[in-house]
Amino acid sequence: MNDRADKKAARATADQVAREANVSRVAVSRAFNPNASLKPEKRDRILKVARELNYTPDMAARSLVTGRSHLVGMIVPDVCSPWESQEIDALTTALQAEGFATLLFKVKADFSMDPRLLTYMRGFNPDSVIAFTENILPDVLCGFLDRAVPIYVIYDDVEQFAGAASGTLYDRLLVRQKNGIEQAVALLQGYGARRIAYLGGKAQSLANAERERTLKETLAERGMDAPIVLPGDYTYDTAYRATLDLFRIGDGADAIFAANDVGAFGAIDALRHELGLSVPDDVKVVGFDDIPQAHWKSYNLTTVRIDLEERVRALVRLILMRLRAPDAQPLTETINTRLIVRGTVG
Amino acid sequence: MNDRADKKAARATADQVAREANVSRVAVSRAFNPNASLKPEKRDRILKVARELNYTPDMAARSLVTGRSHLVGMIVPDVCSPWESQEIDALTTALQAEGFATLLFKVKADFSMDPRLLTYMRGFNPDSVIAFTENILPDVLCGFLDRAVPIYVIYDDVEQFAGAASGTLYDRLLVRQKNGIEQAVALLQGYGARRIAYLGGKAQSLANAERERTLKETLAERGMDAPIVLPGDYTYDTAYRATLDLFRIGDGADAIFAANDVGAFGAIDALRHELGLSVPDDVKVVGFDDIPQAHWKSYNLTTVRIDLEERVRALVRLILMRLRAPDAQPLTETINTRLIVRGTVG
DNA sequence: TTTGTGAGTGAACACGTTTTCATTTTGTGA
DNA sequence: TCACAAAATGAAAACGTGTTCACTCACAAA
Repeated sequence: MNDRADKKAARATADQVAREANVSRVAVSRAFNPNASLKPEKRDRILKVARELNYTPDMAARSLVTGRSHLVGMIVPDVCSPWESQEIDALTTALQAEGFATLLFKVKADFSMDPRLLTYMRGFNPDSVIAFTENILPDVLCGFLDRAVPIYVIYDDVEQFAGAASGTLYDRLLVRQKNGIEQAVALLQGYGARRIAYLGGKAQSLANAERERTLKETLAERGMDAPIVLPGDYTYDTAYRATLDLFRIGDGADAIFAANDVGAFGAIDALRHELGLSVPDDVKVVGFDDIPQAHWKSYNLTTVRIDLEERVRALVRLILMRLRAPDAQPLTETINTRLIVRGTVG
Repeated sequence: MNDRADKKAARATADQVAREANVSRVAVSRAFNPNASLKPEKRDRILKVARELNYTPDMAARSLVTGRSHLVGMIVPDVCSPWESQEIDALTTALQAEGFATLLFKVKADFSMDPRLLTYMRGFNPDSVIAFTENILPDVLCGFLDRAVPIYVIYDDVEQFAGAASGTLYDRLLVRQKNGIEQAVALLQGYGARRIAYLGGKAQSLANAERERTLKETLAERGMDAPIVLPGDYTYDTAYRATLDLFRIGDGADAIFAANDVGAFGAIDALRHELGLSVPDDVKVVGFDDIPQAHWKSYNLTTVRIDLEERVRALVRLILMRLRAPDAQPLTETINTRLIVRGTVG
C-alpha cells in the first residue's frame, strides 16, 4: 500500500492539473490532444501548469478508452544476432519518432512460443505486431491473425505461408533474393568456381529454404552443377564445423555460398585458420545480409546486401499505414537485393 | 469506429466470460489471480470458458487499478552493439519468465534524450527502468529518480554519479574492473610489453573513464610508464583509424589495451591488414567485455571478461527485489572481472 | 433585431479490470 | 446439534483517461 501512496504522490493526475489551472478536467485532456478545439491561451496555461506538476497523461487509461495502446510488439528469437539487432534498432527508432514504443518478446530458438507468453502478449493489446516468418511458427501466427491484430510478415518469398495462414491476408515485405544471388553466381562462375557448396541456415527458416531454392535454380540456369548442401543454423560455430567436415570428410569445394554473413565468417575462419587454405585463392566465399561486420578487414566479405534503410523505410510505411487504416486492403512492398563485391571471391 | 467494433468483437471481456460461465465478473478476475480464493472446480470451469472465448485479461485495465504495468523500460543508445544486445537479450528472457515485458527506448548516441520521449516513457508507467550509466545523462536520470521509479544504474565504479543524482539512492550493480585489468597488465608485462596504448571508448562513458583510471593506476603500481591514451568511441572504424595514427603519426606501441572488444578488433585489423604488423608478435592486444565474437578465430582475442550470466543474474535479482519491495533499502551487487587468455598477447 | 454558424465548454458516461467489504456458505471440533 | 472460524462469493467503488452530447457564447450575415 505504501508504494501505491508513493505513486499517487509522485504521479500527477489530470484532475490535479485542472484544479491548479482553474479549468475542467476535459480541458486538460484537450490540451494534450492537438486537434481538439481549445482556446490557445487556455491550452498554454494548462501546459504550463502540467509542466510544473510534472504531469504526463497515463497511457494505460488512455489506451483503455481509445483502444490504441501505442505499443508495437516485436517477436524475436535472438537479439544478439546482428541481423535481428539491426532490425530492432532501426524499427524502434522509426516507430519512436511516430509516437510508438517497442515491446520486445523473445521466442525460443526453434521458433516455438510459450503459450503463456502468447496470452501475455495479447494482454498488452499492441496496436501492431511485427513478426518475421523467420521467427514464428505459422500456427502461432494464425492465433494472432484470428484476432485481427495487424501482422507484418517479411522476408517471405514463398507462397506456402499464405496457405498455412488459411487464406488470411496480411501486409508483407517481399524481398526478391534472385537479383543478388544471380550476381553472386555470375561472379563465382567468372572466377572459375565449379563445385559450389551451400552452407545452410536454420532448417525451419523460410528465407533459408528460399535462398537454397533460388541458388539451385540459378546454377541450373547457367548450366552449372547442383550445389553441395551443408546443414547449418546461422551460427558461427556450426558453420565452422560444417566447413571442416566438408573438407576433411567430404571432397571439399571451390566456393562456399553461405545463407548469412555470420555463417560465412565461420567458414572463412575454418578455411584459413584450421584447414590452411586461402580465401579467395583456394576457396571463394559469398555471404548474405551485409551486416556491418562484413566490411571488417579480417573478413572483407563479398555478400548479398538487403539494404537496411530501404527495408526499414518500407516496413515503417506498412506499419503506419495499417495503424492509421486498420481496414485498408493488405499491401505488399517489394525490395531487391544486390551483390556487394569485396575481397572473398577474387 | 469500424476497427473499434472489430476489436470489441475480437477481444473477449471478463463480463462475457462471466456470463458464459454463469459466474460473477469478480470470479473471473479471481480465476486469473492465482492466490485469490476460489473453488477449484469453479476456477477450472472459468478458465475453460476463457480459453474457448480466447479471453486474456487486459493489461491496461489491470495496470490502471493495480498500479503495476508489468512493463520494464530499457534505455539503450545502440541495439546493434554486441554488448548492449547481449544485455537486452538476457534481461528480456529473464524478465519475461517473471511476467514482465521489455519496453525499449532509444536515446541518441551522445546519451541525450528527446524530452518528448522522456514524457512519453513516463506515460507508460513502467514498473522499473533499467538504465546504464553508460547510456544516460545524470540529469535525465534524476528526472526519473524524482518520480521514485526504481532505476538500476550499472557498470558504475565511480562515486561521482551519486553526487550528480543529488544524493538520491538507487540500486546498482558494481563491476570491479580492477581484477581483470591487473591480470591483463601482468600478462602484458610478462611478455615484455613496455609501451602500452589505451584505446579509449566514448568520452561521456563512465566505464571508459574508470577503465582508463584503473589502467593508469595499475601500471603505476607495477612501475611501468603511463599509457599513451588514444581517443575513441567504442566503434570499429574509429579504433581502426586511431591505431593507424598511432603508428604512422605517433611512435607506435608494443601493446594496445582497448576499452572494448569491438575496438580491439579494429586495432587488430589495422595492425595486420594495413600496417603489416603481427599480433601478437609485434604488438599485443587486449580487449574488454568478452563478447561472443571475441573467440572467432580471426581475432581469438585475449580480453577481460564481465561474466554475462553472473551479471544478468545479479541484475534480475535487484530488479525483482525492487519490484516486490519498492521501499526496501537500496542494494548494491558486486561482480568481478577476470582475464580470458586467448591468442593476441603471446 | 433576428438567424445561423462555429468554436468553446463541462457533466456524464464508458473503457476493463482489481479491491474492498459485507454477506453467505462451508468445514471443524465439542 | 451447535458454535465458530475460515473460505467463498458478489455488489459497488475505484483507477485516469477520451468521447459524446447538449449547451453557451460571440460574431457575422440577413
